Amino acid sequence: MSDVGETCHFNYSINLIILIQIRINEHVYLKDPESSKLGRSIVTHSIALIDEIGFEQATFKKLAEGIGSTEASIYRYFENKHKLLIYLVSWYWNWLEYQLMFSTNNVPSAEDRLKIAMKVISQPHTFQSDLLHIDAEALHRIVVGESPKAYLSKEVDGDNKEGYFMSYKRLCACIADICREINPTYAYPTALVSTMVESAHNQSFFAQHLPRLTEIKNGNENEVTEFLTEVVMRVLKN
Amino acid sequence: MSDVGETCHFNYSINLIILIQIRINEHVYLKDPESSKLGRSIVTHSIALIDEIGFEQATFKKLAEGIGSTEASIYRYFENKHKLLIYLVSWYWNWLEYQLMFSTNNVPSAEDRLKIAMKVISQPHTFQSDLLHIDAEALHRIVVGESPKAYLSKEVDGDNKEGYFMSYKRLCACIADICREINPTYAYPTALVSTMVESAHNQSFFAQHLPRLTEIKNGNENEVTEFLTEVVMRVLKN
DNA sequence: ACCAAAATAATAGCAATACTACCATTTGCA
DNA sequence: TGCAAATGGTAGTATTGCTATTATTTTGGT
Repeated sequence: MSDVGETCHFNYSINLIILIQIRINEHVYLKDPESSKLGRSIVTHSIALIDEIGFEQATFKKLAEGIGSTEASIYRYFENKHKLLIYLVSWYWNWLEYQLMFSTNNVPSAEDRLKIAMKVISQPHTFQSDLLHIDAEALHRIVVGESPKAYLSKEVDGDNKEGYFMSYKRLCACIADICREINPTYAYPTALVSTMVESAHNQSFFAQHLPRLTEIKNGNENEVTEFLTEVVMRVLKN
Repeated sequence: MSDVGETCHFNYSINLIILIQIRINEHVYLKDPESSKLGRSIVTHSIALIDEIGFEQATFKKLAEGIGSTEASIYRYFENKHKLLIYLVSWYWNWLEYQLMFSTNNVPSAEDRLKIAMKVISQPHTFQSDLLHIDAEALHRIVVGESPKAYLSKEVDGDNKEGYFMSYKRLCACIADICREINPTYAYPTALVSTMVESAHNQSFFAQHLPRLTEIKNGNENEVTEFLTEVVMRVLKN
């Protein structure tokens, strides 16, 4: 099998392969992990490792052992663990943005598009997601449990200047635009969307670990979607 | 000045001192920090330290240096840094609950009480807050920037079994009760409240560090309150 | 005021983490 | 074939997170 380089694959039952580039801000990595086998292996295995033992417990040493490589080699791709997390989370946001574009395409009603958006942010894996070397469900779990750590740090302003949170901002901006279509007079569309995106993760996490903080039942992601959709619709309705 | 022991003080202009106990689940600490001078010093200085350099950069060693004590002494009060964070955050939730009780007392309208609750969660320092050794504003900043780290860990289930998140749950339950009074048929009052509480922090953080994720302007906490109040009212209105 | 018990300080040490540096080997490709 | 880039292997350092031991101070009770 040849090396396809900087690509991600979506397979369809018909004989067609669509190649999608999921581009990450190049300052996040020292060397593009999509450009080599080791790089892709780092991404694949880091998702499995963080999903399994959590971000704080994960180290480049353990990751290197899992891959059969060395700490020093991983440091050639990512400056540190924090940058790796930012990379993974950015990848996730870009993937969601693609899913949103794809699944709202040719949907004329803004309300319908907003409903799709709420589903995309709360249960992305129900859309197409059989990617080559990225375990999308594990990545989703990581985002639910670890993504706030990407921006909740003292380096947030520097990281932001480097553009590390562009992917997140773009996704929120897309959905906020739909909100504006529905109600152009509402004053806080972006705040509403970022609240909904964070809530999608929180509610899913609470349902699993702190069930007294939500009525939503563990694993019932339809309920999360329903909750978010209802909130956003009521807020935007006049 | 005599040692007042396990107490917190609210001072009023009239000649009256009200003593309030802010009780934290006793498993969070090894030895009650309110029971000694050193303990209180640990709490006071840890708030200043975390506020200044952030939770990840803070260490017991740096804290000990700041106090003029030693790592080993701090370890007699808190098993580790994570437990200290849980202690501080729990203290904050208890304090908010007290503020909520106090400021909604004798307010007959549930809508009015909910509005007060939204203000309490988004700008707690506008209520009385001149405490003895706790810098409430710094603690609020810590909660905004670090509190999700208290539960976003692999130990969350164990910590929850120990009851470390009771304070948070109690506060949310109180506010959810007000929501049920306003609209007894709404299916997700607790989910709505936990979403609002987290959003209060997120929107404040975004306004300061990632302004493209919100319309709210940095420092304008009235806007956060307004945003939350509007959301919660529209969601609960029939 | 004095003694015993408790609390704290001082020091040391250890294993793990988060890197960095250096050099040897392999691989890709011109 | 040969050169450069990528990777592997090894080592080493500073810091972190924590424990243990002992010395000193503080305290509360008689």
